[in-house]
Amino acid sequence: MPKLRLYNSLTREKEEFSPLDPGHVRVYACGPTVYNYAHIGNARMAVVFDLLANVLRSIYPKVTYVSNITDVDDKIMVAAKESGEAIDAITRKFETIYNEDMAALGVAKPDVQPRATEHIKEMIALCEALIERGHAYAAEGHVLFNVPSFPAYGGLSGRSRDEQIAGARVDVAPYKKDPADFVLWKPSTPDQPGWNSPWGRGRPGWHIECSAMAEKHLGLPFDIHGGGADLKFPHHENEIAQSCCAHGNEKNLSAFAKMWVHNGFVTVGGEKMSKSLGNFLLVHDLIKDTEGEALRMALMSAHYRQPLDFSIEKIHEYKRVLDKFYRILSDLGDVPDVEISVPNTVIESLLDDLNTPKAYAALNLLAKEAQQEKTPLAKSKFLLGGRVLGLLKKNVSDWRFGVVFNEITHDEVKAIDSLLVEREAAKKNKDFKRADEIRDELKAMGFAIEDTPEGPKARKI
RNA sequence: GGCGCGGUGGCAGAAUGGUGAUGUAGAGGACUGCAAAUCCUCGUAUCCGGGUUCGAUUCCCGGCCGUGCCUCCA
Repeated sequence: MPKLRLYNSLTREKEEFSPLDPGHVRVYACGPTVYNYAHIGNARMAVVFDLLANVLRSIYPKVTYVSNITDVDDKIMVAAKESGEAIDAITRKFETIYNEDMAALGVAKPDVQPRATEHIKEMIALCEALIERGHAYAAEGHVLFNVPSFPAYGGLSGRSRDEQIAGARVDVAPYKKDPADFVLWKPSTPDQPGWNSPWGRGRPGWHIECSAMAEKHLGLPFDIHGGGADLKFPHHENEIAQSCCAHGNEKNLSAFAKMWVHNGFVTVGGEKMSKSLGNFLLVHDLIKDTEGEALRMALMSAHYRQPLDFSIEKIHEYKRVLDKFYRILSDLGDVPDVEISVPNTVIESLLDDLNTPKAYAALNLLAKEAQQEKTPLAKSKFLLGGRVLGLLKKNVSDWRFGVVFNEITHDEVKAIDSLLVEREAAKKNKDFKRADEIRDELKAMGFAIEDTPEGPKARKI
């Protein structure tokens, strides 16, 4: 049985993954807050954990992958106020768009995609358990986690409580017993979304939702918890504090999740994407102009823990690669598939801490073999190697070749068609001068002609 | 200031204590009326200085540079 090796943020080491229950691997990854379109940083997280789930499924009989939707959050309230839309209209809308956009990237929907608002009861129960055990207290309608009650706090991010306080740049609320204490539950004004609780009408703090949803859908402890690197502190640190302390596991940070996996950031021009820099790129926009698979391939082109510097050119580069791959598959249209498992060179690369660049190298070799050998085995190895990466999932006939393909107007299609017909006639009469003129004319219009076995084709350049 | 990550060919990006993948871009050639695609060939790539070693891009120490977290954030 092949083994997966994964870098565990909690131990800061690459470890051999061994499931708590080999018959059922359980994974949780923090999903998006749905108040806007997903940017490519959100997409990187979704792609990385989709890939992890794929890899786990290729070696274990059952995998449950849970990734939540955060549909209660102050940012959503702000968005609702600005747009005048109802909160649940916004969250449902962007949840749907998120799932559509991720589907375009070949991301399968998680096995469970719980909504925070549907787990309020569980969150309240967690708060009560924490209060009972002396790890939390109620104050002025809030429930706060008392950080000094948990000496192991900070083990994930490698940050002592003192360091955290020293670096704090926010004013400490007067009702906090300790400056490091964080909110589990907070009161809502009548115009804010809220639920009845033992502490009055209120809403959850950010961190408690993932503790509640992970526990409910996976049970504790579970195998792998993941998310973006920026969630390590405070979000994941606080999840650990809540979930360990609620069940009397104050000494064992692994009592919540055994392994922690964090993906690196997407940068643009070498800097982290941020709204203030205006360098946010939305998946929704990018997939208008290219195949989502090209974006997926670009997002996997660096190791998941490294920063990924993104650019439009990078999408184009991987679009060209995928064009080549699909062209090979097109040439092998008549070659039947055979039933095999994922080729070793690819899966072994992925089992080594999801080394996607290494897997790409392996896939390129398989592509070359498929192209040259044209055998069912070579074709299937290539195809399956791509599939485990979430690539080569489309029918060749549906693949849109070319780097950019904005919508072409009806008039353009007619003009191009007549020029192509004229050029075919000119070629037949050996009037290559006229044929070349037509090539230049189309080039001036922004199209390149490719003569293929099926006849000439125009491609937007 | 505290903690962390990284610096490999034009670009992207693996790996490794001893021939430095792969992709993309570029150059030359084959093929094609021309293109495209495909095939062949090519490129003085491991930030700097010390140390350990028979041997360091890899391990250690010190620099320099870049970047991230410490506040909402994938």
